[in-house]
Parts: sequence; structure tokens; C-alpha cells
Amino acid sequence: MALSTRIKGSPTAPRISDEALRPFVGYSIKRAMNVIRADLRDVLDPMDLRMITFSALTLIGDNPALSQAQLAAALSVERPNLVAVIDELYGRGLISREKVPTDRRTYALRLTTQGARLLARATEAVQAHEDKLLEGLDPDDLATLRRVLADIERNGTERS
Amino acid sequence: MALSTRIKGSPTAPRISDEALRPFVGYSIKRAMNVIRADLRDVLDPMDLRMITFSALTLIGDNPALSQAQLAAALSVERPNLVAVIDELYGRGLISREKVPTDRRTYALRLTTQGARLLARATEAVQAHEDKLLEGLDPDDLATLRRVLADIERNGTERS
DNA sequence: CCAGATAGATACAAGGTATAACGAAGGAGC
DNA sequence: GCTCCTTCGTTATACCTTGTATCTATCTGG
Repeated sequence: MALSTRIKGSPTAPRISDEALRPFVGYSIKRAMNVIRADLRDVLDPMDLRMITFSALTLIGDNPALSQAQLAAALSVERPNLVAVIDELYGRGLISREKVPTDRRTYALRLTTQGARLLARATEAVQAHEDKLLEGLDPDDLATLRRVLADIERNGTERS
Repeated sequence: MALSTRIKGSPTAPRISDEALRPFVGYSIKRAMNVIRADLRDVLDPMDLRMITFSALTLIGDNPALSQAQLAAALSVERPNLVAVIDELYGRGLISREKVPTDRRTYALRLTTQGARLLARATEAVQAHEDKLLEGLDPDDLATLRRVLADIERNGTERS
């Protein structure tokens, strides 16, 4: 890819190499992530969803009655950053917030039928996006990818 | 589904599963990237560098006299977003900007001796950060990781 | 009951990314 | 020479993401 970094149609500007950064795995991960985010944004935009709102919907659907703190921990985001997300989902009628009698500080989050319906549509769209992005890749390589990424995440969080 | 096993005596809220998101490779990439960014930030902060300024310094060092547009293309960032970066590096005396006589629109970017010195220090620190993060991982798996990430990036950029 | 911890919220700061549009300059074709 | 179009660096803007400090209400353990 370093050699194919082209400048659109420009005859004067020669291609520049980013080989000096390629040895860093973080650089490759970042570039791949940027591509995924841009593509995913196009996929979720028509449904007025973002990465974080889609992720939140998915986890709420899979873990009914969870609290915001639990959701934040599962998504590895700070609690304050979830407030606006929950507000938005609640305001759009996609989730419900029930007071929990045993702990009056927390809310129990659940999908509404509307939320479940949107989530189903979004999940299908995101799956199609991934299928295209991973088209032609070896399943064994993808398994290795997942495993190594998990190892990196663990290596980084354990030592903090 | 999720196995949110509530332990009665647990003082804190039970852990929630994110298994519903794990099938998406993008999710794993994002989580790994978050860990890397946080760790890299701690590494670069003492040198007053960010990911983007470090990357820019590296490419300028490896491709002397390149222009901002070439740098932006190589880093896959939009040209406007590079202006502040170049301004900062120039203002700190880490790079030079020479007018190019053959094209008076562009600047030729080069490292100053000070910039080269800082880059050497930073590169060493970043390499140490990566070594720790990739500690214990199989070299073949890492090679696969790089290859698959490059494939994903190509898959995503080709189809735009 | 009290001290400390936790849940949700508010405010704020800093980065990252994308787009539109501008003036200056270059290039191709006539 | 002289259009027409493109590219370069730039400004302004908007939105998203992430993190920290702080507040309150509430819970929990001693």
C-alpha cells in the first residue's frame, strides 16, 4: 500500500512513501479503523445512528435491564460520555428507562419495540458492511486477527 | 445471549457481556485502537507530541522536501487538518518550510536538526511502547495482522 | 448513624475528522 | 497571449470522540 499511495490524477506530485510508519502496527490499525469508520458512517447515517448509539442499542438488546454504568463498562467508555447517548436513544423512543426499586440511583435500560426494529435493520446493514469489507479474506486469517487484537487489548489494559 | 450472572454478595454491579458486538471485526479493531491511543498518548505527551505530529515528523524525515499535500495524501488526512500540525511543528522549530522555485504554491518540508533529534527520541519511545504492547505475540500472527489490516484498508478504499 | 463508594448528570477541554470556500499559482488547449 | 480548470495552502465551521473534575442523590459497610 505504501507504493500505491497515489495523489488523485496529479502528474506533478509524485507518490510519497509511508514505509517509515508501517513498522508500527498501531499505524496499520489506525488506517484500517479510519476506513471502517468512514464506511460505517455511510451505512449508519441513513438510520440516524452512530457507532456509539448502535453499539449501545446492541448491548441493551443483548443485556436487558442493564444500567448505564454497566453499559459504560462493557463499552469501555466513561460514564459521562454515555449520558448524551442514552438521552438521544430515549428521546427517540428507542429505549425505555425504568426506575429500579432496589436501587433508586439506577435505571434499567431496555429496547422498545421500535428500538428492537431499528436495531434489527441496523445490524443487518452493519453486517453487510462488514461482509463487503472482509470480502475475499481468509477465515483463518480473520480468526487470527480477532485473537491478536484481543491480545493487544489485554496487553494494554493489564499494565495500566 | 448474555450470561449476566448476578453474584449476590458482589459489592459492585455485575459485569455485562459485549458478545453481541464481538462478531464485528470493526468492534475489536476499535477497542484495540482505543487501548493503543491511550498508551501512545502517555508515551508522546512528555515530548509534546501527538499521533499526528509524530506521524508527520516521521514522514517528513523519510521523505525530505515533500509538500503538505503529499504529506496529507500519504497520511490519509484532509489537507485542512494538516495546517495546524505544520504550523505547530514549524513554530517549534522542528521543521523548515522552503519556498519551491518551480512551484511557488508549495513548501518543501524538511526536518531541522532539532526536529531530527526529537524524532529520534520519539521513535525510540514509540518502538518501546509497541514492543510492550506486542509482547508475547507470535511473529507470524503479527505478520498476518499487518497483511489482513492492509487488505481491509484496500477493500474499503477501492470501493469508494 | 456515619463515612466512603457508586450512579447518573453537568460542564468543560482537547483531539480528531470532514466539508465548503477562498486567493494564489500552475497547466492544457486554443 | 488568454481562457478554463485544477491544485496548494488556508480559513472557517461542524460534528464526533474521549477524558477529567465536580455535583447530587443514593447505597453499603461498620
